[in-house]
Amino acid sequence: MMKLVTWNVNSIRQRCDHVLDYLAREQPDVLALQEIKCATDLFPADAFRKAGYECTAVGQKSYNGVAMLARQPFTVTHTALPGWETTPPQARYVEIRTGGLVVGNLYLPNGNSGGSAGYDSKLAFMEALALHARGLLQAGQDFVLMGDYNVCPTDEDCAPGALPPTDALVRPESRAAFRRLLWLGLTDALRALHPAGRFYTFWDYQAAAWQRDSGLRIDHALLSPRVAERLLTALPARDERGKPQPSDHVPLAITLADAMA
DNA sequence: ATGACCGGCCCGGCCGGA
Repeated sequence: MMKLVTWNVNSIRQRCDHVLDYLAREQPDVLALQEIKCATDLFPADAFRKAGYECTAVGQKSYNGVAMLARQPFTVTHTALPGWETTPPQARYVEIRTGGLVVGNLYLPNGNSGGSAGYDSKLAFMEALALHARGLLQAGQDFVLMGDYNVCPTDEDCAPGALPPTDALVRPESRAAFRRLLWLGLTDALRALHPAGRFYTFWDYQAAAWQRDSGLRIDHALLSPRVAERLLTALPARDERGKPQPSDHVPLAITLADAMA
């Protein structure tokens, strides 16, 4: 069995102990982190190495930043999303190969800041991601694309009144771009196992969102066809949000059966 | 009910987040 987890930690330096606790308790094979919010050399790799994980971080001062932790050796296949460039650069993608899988870790632009250019950049990221996924499919590669997509795919993924209909997370163009990923043949792991119901991964720090369960499902794991056949479980770790000094996102964990020989 | 928070930056409020 293989366990893969995605978690937007909203600063790894603030959340290092939470992550170490999670690793000790849940023993994931791969952990994809987003919003580490530090330069690469400030990523606390030593702490994770002591816990039995090799790391690679693609950092950036103050904003964004992604990192991968894995128990087995891995190779880094990309440190940026092919076909998506900005000036200055933004650390929003890292990809590794481990355990017979390519695992892409993404932090999609929110799309609410920077006016129409900011929103266009979000759509451009999604278009580049679709092209990249298509290439992996054509190469016959088994893969998982997991991370903070900053998209609520349907109304059921958004608590009533949590966002106005004009918000970049729920706009029709954002949802259409997410559906295009599914139309390539990718499987939304959570919905494959739980077709209906509330499975939020984010609750805003503001307006008592957690206490009111005013959440969003915006963190996702998309699976290539053969990987989807191996899917056993998919669930957000809701309890993380109730802990002291939590991230506003919780981990989303999936487990896969071993591949057929 | 985005009124209500949080983190980085580097000490004073502002930017970005979703």
